Amino acid sequence: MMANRSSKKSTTLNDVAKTAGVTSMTVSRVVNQNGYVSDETREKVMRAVGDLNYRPNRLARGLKQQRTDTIGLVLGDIANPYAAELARAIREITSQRGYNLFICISEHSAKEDVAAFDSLADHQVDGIIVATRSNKIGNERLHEMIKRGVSVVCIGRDFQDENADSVSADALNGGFQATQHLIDLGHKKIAFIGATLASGKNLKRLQGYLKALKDNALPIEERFVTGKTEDDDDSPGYSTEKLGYEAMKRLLVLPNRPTAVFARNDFTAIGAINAIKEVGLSIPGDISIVGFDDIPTAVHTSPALTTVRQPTRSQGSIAAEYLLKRIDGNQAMTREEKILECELIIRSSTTSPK
Amino acid sequence: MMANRSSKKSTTLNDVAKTAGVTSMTVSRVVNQNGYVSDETREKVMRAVGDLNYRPNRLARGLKQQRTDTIGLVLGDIANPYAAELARAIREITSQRGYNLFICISEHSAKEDVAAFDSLADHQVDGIIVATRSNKIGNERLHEMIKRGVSVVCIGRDFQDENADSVSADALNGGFQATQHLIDLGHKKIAFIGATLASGKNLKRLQGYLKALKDNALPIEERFVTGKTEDDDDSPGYSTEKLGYEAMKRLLVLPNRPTAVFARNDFTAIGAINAIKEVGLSIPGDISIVGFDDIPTAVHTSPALTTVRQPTRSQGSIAAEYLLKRIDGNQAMTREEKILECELIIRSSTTSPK
DNA sequence: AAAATATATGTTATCGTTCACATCTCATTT
DNA sequence: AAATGAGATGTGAACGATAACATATATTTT
Repeated sequence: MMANRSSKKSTTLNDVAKTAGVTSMTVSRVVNQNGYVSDETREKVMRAVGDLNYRPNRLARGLKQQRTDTIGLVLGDIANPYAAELARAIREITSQRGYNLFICISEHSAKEDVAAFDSLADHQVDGIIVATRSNKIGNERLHEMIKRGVSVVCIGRDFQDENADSVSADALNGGFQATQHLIDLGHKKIAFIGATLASGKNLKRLQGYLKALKDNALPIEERFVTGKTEDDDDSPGYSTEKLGYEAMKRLLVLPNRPTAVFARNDFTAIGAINAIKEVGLSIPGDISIVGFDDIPTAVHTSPALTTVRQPTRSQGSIAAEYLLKRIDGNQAMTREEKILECELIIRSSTTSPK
Repeated sequence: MMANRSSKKSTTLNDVAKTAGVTSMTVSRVVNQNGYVSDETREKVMRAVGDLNYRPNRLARGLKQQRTDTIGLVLGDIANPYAAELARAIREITSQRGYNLFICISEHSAKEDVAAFDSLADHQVDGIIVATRSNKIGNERLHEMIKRGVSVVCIGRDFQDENADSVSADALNGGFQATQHLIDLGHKKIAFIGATLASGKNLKRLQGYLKALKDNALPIEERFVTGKTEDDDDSPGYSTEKLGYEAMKRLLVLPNRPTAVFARNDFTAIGAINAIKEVGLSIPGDISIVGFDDIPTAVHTSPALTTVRQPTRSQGSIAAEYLLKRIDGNQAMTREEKILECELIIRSSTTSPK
């Protein structure tokens, strides 16, 4: 009977060595281009490598060398253009430096977050970049892994560890700017969509919103802060549009309803826009809307969405640089923490209240 | 001096064994839950595992077992919602069956395609799902890998191998439907954006367009088929919007210009829309537009985009099923080839010509 | 010409696990 | 009571590659 999995076992260094009439060590030298090998032998070996179609087994190499030249990236929602841009920026740097990049997705559930970490760490990646939202068990596992010696850099994640770097956008200030913009336009009744006062303790965007209200001596009304309760089981990407839609519906029936809305992200904002249009109100005439992220769609909504842009590309490349430095570093490193500024992009979804 | 890479070496089976006062083999039995172990010993071992924070090294395990319970996914442009949806569908199935999913990105360049294949194969993944556009050297490498025993399934890629399965959407018919729709509306001068007659030999969407013209006895005008020449170095995602914009600009200055346009994908279509609006023409009044893919943004363009939807989710899950069957299969398999139907989504960007 | 060095290759042990096999104990069968 | 076999653990080799060391020849230095 045949073997079940892969019928042909792959050719090994030894197979090549035998065909070339040398030792596996010599073949290894040829393949890795280090150590002394005579031109004649090299050629023989190369020919054998070609004939047998040899490819080195990275598991074996990794096991022996205690490094895999591979780094892992944990993304939440891959459908989010922000995540895509991040991945692209990171990959540019890592691949240029000879590292493979493996991406794991955890659709914003804490359990999958941990699963992704474990999967990557167990595969002995040289380092991990984490770009998922913070959660308790995930953070615990990260601390553990770091203690075991795994290099970790976080992007936009609320996570503190002496031995891990962090890169993020100043979402607090971003949220502040968005809200301040609405206040400057003359709005006094400004709602927040995407979290509740209780659930949003760690949501910087919400905190920025609250700070702006406070700084301008506007009252914080609990009924104006709406969204789902559970932070951990955030639904991914385009489905948050539904969330925004539903939240807006709730706001619309409120007595003395808000004249402006700041949504935690553009998907949510788009959902809100749809809800507003559905009841026949106009944007920004009746209600102004600000989003967050500046996804590509934001230009194409009608009206075009005023939103907050975070420097995605830089976050990715800086995180990658930090990680590589950490991996190559031969002395103890101190925690790096970089916070990048957000930028308010004013389009057509905001104006002064009537 | 300290070691450079990771200072602390991870705890191994042997470390655990020593602490628990047993052999590594016994620990292995406990960890993998197979073979006989007394309750007493199991508990001792478990405690040691917990105390030492032991995690199995998958490199070593993979090396010994000749399988890694990991499958690889090669994606072109990750920023494309289609790719994201595909990844999600695949992951759902693979993770549920106990496989890790590692994603590699190759931004549609043939060289990176090969690099991704190699990277995954060298890491001894149990199988690979390829969802990048077809290209010569990539296909050659795939054939090689399959010969070496790697399980491969392709999605929407023009690739023939007796020992690899294939899943795709019927883009030919999709392109046909899109064009037929325009013809049914009464259009006679219909352009195609996204490829040239010369470069699009393998582009099914274009072929469907041509077929529709032919079937309806409409002339094929070379000047109406425009796009970039080189297929291999396709620019990723949102930047194809620029391509659509530029192509449309070219079409607009043509004498006796087209009254309708079929764009190879929605990004291209959006670019075209912008170009048309810019010169003050109206859609669909002056020019009708059909896209392809039905990305989420398609609902939010103004006017909402008529487009062709491909069954992304099914493609992903079917591909995953095929691959797992291939991996687990213990006899020779015959090539599976599934072609799924596309669906025309009629929105507001198409109407009869004036 | 002897010593030192560079070049070219081979040998052995090891990375962390697990497979195949060997042992040993103790309860059950006949 | 001897034979049988399930339960519990250990031993040694192997997966494929490479680091460290050893050996051997060729070339240069003094």
